[in-house]
Amino acid sequence: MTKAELPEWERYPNTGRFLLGRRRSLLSTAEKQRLEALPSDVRTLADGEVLIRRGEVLDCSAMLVDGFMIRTIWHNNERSIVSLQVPGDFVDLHGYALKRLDHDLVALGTARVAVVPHRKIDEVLATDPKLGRLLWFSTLLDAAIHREWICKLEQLQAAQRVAHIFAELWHRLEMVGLGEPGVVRTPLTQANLAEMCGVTPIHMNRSLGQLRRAGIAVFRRGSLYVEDRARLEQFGDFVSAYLYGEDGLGTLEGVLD
Amino acid sequence: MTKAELPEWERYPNTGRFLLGRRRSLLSTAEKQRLEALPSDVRTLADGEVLIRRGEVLDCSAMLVDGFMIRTIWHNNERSIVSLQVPGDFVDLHGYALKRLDHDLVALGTARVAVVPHRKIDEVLATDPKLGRLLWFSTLLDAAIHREWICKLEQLQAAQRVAHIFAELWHRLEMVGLGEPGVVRTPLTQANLAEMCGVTPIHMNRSLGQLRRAGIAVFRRGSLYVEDRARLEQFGDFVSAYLYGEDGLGTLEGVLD
DNA sequence: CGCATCCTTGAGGGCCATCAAAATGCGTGG
DNA sequence: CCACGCATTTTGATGGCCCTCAAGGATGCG
Repeated sequence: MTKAELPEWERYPNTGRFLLGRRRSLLSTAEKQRLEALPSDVRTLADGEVLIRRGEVLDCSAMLVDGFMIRTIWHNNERSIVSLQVPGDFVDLHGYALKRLDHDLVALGTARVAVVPHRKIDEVLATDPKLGRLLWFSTLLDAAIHREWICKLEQLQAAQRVAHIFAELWHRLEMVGLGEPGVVRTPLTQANLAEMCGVTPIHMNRSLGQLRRAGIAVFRRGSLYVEDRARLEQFGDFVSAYLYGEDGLGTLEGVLD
Repeated sequence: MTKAELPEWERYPNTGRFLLGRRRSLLSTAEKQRLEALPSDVRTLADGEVLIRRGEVLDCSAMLVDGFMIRTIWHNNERSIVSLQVPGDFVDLHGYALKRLDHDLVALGTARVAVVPHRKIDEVLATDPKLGRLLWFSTLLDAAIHREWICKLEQLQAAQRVAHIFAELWHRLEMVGLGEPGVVRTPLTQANLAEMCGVTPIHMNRSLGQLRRAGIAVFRRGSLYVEDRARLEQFGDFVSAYLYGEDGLGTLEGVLD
């Protein structure tokens, strides 16, 4: 196998999944190499380890290389999960422009992150506006996903909400080259799903039972099994356009320079 | 009154409220003048007029000068309001990096926007990284507000949700110099509030009645009257840090260059 | 003064929270 | 290999929040 045929994540071990399935194809080899050279360090996080705590002043950001992370917000001693991150996500690039985050960033299961000093991002912005704009783009993807979650929380009930989350997660994993047919493996617990859907773990359990009995999806110990994907997506009212994949709303033809 | 004492929105009629109460104080006079010169056009929108429709390819973005706008997402013929914008918000700057929006941008009441061609933003990024970073920052404010809404939708019930929205709106209007003591005037209807809180208009009506009977807030025909602001904020579990105001989480001391 | 929009109120039922308890699977140490 | 502790998952019963259907009242505009 020649080097040109290697998948991106083998050619670029730290950053190869960044924007994969979205606009990564717009990057030149030189730009990919430049990205790959940004991290000063790779860290391994244990399950539940907090990478960034709300309010901390930041001088670096981290790209998620392997595993999963969540963004959490605490209110009244109750934790909410407001976002789920997958490999290739520049998880706290928000912190570059914001300087402090309004939420915590927590590892879900073991995770590996590549740490990029903000100083190096300064250099990118000053010398390569196109790459800078793609970094900006990547943070706005999070915002788009947030908006979709708001819409789903406003419109759907628990079983549909979790179906939507399953469909989204599957789609995002596929985008970055981590999709398997019929199954999604995660470190998620039913309690985590409850925190994402804004219901109690007890009710999440019943909602998952409903999906199971309806033959839509089976979730067991972090693994999701789906026979009829279209049915899952229909039940969860999932339309992938908001993920700005190469196939959807954010098609590339003539849109970007 | 000398020119130096004029409020920002009189010195800079189009962009004077941009980042006001947040990081506007970091801008030099030259940079403010440069911002003020960006718009190529000012448009007036009628109530309900759609400025940007989901999926349209964009070559310009708009700053909200006067009035209110909402971001809406449609699913299954049902509309959700996922965001509320106030004067000074660069409402669809997201469209600069995303090229298309995943949602509609709609005027709530009569609104005025200043239209900025993306070509001019390109120039800013290429020549003034600091200003570029502040533009980036402003889009991430929206993401932070989205996250807070997600958390509130997950944790609170209707009366508290709407109290939170009232508290946030009041705080944001104050930041940009539009606060009045004890009252907030908007073109919002109870149906709009229902769309933001993910409940039916009927239940929103009852929730507002609950706030009224509890002496927390009176909402009548778009106007909000509050006697005890601390009580409103406590009831809605509102903590302003996520708005990155000069007083909160995003304090400026030594954080930015 | 008619009309459209917005607001208000009532009754019945479904989704989900809470309290309580038990079963299952997994890692650890005996 | 089994015993044990622990997190996770499962199940039942009761009550509250919110939806739906239905109807009526208020406000502002032409």
